[in-house]
Amino acid sequence: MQYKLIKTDTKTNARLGEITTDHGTIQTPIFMPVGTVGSVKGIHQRDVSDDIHAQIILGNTYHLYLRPGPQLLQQAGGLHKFMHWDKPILTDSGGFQVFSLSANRKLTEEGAKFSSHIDGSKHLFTPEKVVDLQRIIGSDIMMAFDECPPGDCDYNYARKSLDLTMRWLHRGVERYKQTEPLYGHYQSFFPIVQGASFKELRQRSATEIAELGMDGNAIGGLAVGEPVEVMYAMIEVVNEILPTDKPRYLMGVGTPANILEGISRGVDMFDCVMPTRNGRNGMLFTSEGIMNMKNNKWKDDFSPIDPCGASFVDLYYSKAYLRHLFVSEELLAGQIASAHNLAFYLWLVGEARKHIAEGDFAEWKEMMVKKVTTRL
RNA sequence: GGGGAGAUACCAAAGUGGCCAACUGGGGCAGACUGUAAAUCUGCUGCUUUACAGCUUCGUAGGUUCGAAUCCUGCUCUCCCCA
Repeated sequence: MQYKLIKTDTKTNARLGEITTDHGTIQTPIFMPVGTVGSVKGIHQRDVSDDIHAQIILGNTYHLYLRPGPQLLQQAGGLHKFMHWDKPILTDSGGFQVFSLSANRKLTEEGAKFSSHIDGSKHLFTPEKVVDLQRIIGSDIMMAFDECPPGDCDYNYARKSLDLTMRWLHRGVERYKQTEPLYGHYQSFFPIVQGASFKELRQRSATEIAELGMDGNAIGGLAVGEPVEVMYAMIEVVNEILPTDKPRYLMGVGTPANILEGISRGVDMFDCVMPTRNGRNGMLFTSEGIMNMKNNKWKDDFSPIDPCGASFVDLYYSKAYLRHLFVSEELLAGQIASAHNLAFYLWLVGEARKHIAEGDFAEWKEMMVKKVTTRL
C-alpha cells in the first residue's frame, strides 16, 4: 500500500492525498461506508460503487467470523469475491464490539472472550486470531485488535486499558509480520491509538504507534460518550505525533460536521454507521441541513428529496413520497434514505478535497459546518 | 312483533362504587442513533403555554351515595337471534 500526500492546507491541517491498494486507489480525505456483515445495509454493491461513488467500504471481523464464518469465507475466496466488491475493503477487528457488546464479553490478558450475541456460544478473540481471521477475509486494510473503552472512563481504567491494547498491538504486529496474504493481494495492518480523553495517554499511544512505521494509523475510542470538544482536542493531540507520510483514520466518526472538523485537524479516513442507520430511521443529511423524513411537515412537499443531491434517488423521488414510504414502513424508504445519505457523505468529502486543492478549505468548512447542522 | 347483548378518548378495547383523566394495542406527534446485537429504541398523545395543580370527560337526561365510567330509572342509538 502506498500513501501519497499531495497537499497540506495552509490555514488548517487538512490534507489531500491518495492511497493505492491492490484493489485500486482511494482519494483522501475519504468516507468509508460501513458494511459490517458484507453488505452496506440496503444498498446493492453496484450502487455503492456507481451511484454513491464509495472508494472503499468496511467489514467487521467479529460479525463475519460468527456469520458466515471463516471456513465459508475462505471457500468463497475471500470477502471481495463473496460479496462481489472489487474495490478496497477495510475490516474492523472486533475492538468496537469489545465496547458495544461489553455485556457479552470478558477481557483477559490473552484476549476477549465473547458470548455470541446470536446464540450465546463462547469465542475467544486474541490479537493473533484476529489477524488470521482478517487474512481469511482478505481485507486490504486490517485493524489491530484493541479495547475501545467508554469515553467517560476514569484515568486508571483508561491507562490499564491502553496498556492492554498496546500489548495486544505488539502481538498483532508480530502475527501480521509472520503471515502472508491468502489471495495474492497486499494487506496493510493499522494500529489504533487509544487513551480515552487523557492527553498524556493519547500522546504515549500515538508516539509508540508512530514508531512502528505501519502503512497507516488509526485513532479509536472517540465518539463513545465523551463531549465533542474532547474528541476534537484528542484528534489534535494525536495528529501532532502521528507521521504525516501515512494516512490517518478516525474510527467510527461521525456526523457531517464531525467529519469536516476531523479533516480540518488532519484526518484522512472516516467511517460511520450514521448515514445508513440514521437513514433507515428517517434522518437525511443534506448540504442544506438535516431533515427528519417522518415529520408531518413533508407530507405534501412534492419537491425532490434533495435538488443538489448526488444520488439518483435525490431527483427521482419527492420528499412527500419518501415520507409516505417511511410512514408505511416500506423497505424502500430505508434504501432511498441510505443511498441519499451515503452519496451525500461521499459528495461532502469530495468537495472537501476540491477545496483543499483550491486553497479555500478553511472558509468553505466554516460555511459548511453551519449548513449541515441546520435543522430543516 | 318476541328475546338477548351493547354504547368508554382518533380507532379497537380493558375497567363494573373511591387506588380513574381512565390498562393495553393501533394510529398520530416528536426525539435519539457516531469502528451496526438497530429497517431499532424512547417520550408525549382530554383542556389549562409549566404543574406533586386546576378544570371538563366513559351515548343522553335524571336519581341513589360523602363519592359514579361503574348502582337505579327514563330516553336515544347499534348489533345478534327467533318469527
